[in-house]
Amino acid sequence: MRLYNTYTAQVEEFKPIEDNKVKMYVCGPTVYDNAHLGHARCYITWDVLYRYLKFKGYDVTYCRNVTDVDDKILKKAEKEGKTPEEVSKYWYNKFSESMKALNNLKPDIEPFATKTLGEMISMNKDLIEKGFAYEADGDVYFRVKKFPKYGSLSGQPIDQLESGARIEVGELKEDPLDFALWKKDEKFGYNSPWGIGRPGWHIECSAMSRKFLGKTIDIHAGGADLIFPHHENEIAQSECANGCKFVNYWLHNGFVTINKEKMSKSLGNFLTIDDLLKNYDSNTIRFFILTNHYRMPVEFSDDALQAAANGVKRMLNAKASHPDSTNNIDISQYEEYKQFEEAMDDDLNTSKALAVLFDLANKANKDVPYAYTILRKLAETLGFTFEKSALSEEEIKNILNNINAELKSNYNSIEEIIDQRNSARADKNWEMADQIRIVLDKYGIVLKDSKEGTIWETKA
RNA sequence: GGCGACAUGGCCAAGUGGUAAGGCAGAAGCCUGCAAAGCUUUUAUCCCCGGUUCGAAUCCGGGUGUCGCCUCCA
Repeated sequence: MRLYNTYTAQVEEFKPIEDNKVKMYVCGPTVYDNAHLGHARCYITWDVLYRYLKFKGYDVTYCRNVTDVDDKILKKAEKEGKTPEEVSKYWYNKFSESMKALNNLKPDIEPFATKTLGEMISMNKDLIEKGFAYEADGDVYFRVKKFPKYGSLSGQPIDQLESGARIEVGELKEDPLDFALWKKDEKFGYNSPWGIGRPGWHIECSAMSRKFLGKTIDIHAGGADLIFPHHENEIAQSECANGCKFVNYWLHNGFVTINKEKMSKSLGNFLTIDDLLKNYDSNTIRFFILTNHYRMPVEFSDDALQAAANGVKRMLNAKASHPDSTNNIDISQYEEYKQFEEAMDDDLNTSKALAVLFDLANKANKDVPYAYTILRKLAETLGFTFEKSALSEEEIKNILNNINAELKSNYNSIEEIIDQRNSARADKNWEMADQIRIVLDKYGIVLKDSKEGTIWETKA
């Protein structure tokens, strides 16, 4: 398969270090607030990569960190009169719920920064010993000028970076380009050879990646806004500390925009995943994300989400074939399966892959026997779920109460209503049959008549 | 100012040299008591200008427009 590598700025054939094994690291969230649609895009994108690599037969180790030591967390803790641990734990749980609701698989490893401090400290010590870093009054900084390749990932000439860099008040850098590996913090800090302090953000990922995946890994992914300075700094730290290549493939996803602007916390123009899930299901959000190539911007709008909802409905409504007829087929031999694989192998061309799924849905509806089996397998590879959330007894009871109130009736089940309506239809009492259907529809129950009988389903 | 991305039908979006996938929306037909779902049919010459080529949405040059990174950010 081929993937676009930000480092070389081209699409490359993917070859893992070890045959059949893939070590992938994704920069995870800083847990201090609700995740928004931008985060959803990022983690859905890499979830699809993870699923697809497994689909291809790779033994994948997927590591996604949790940044639980950060200024924003401390700020929030102080404001709310809580400990930083309480804040980060609360938001980590919220984040996990959102990921689950989006049907993202859990990474194999989810390390916490605060639980990996030892690795960070030892990495900083290495860097100081080798002359790539220096201590200054309880802070530790990285000497950017000692790493000639600095700027390679982002394609920035070093002199340009220099002109933009500046030293903040209270910082003791030798050079404006230098960045912090460790920051003195006597209030919330941890013990270290340099006194009480906190790790810099960049060293966290370098350390966690090394500890859990090794010095050189196959894939490192994240949002495109992390290219500079975060990933640039990670490369500098890791390669200087380890003396070897850090990452073979750098992958970055594009942003979600709203009114043509990047959706972000600082601009305040974001929609939280929680809020979105009130109106759209996870399949819809995933479809919306996957209709675009992962490196392109995606413009959010309710119209776009509604279109996605309609599209996904069509795909998942495909007529299921009789299981017996397809139990033992080798689906990988079918043309559509190969087309899907070809599309996904081409730098995750998900919109092309979706076109294959629509083709299969159409065939399934025309009773092509293998189509549904393949459709389902491939759609699930992209993380779509065919299981409809069944209504709880409580919900059905509520719906029945509403319907009975409106019809002045006394039905005990939806099936009973359908029977009643079908008797009316048999008597050609269309008025009554239609009234029942309209009232059911009003409370979210859609009826479908066919020669085989009448079935009901929920609207969403 | 530096670096980079994008510009395809009403909307979204594939396609990177050989006469434009797919989805949504719209229209017509079939099916249906009527619907819903489904099936069939149906709507483009690809921002502008110039060049290369037998041939370009696709390559090159020049415009115009939009966006991103260069500061925390998925």
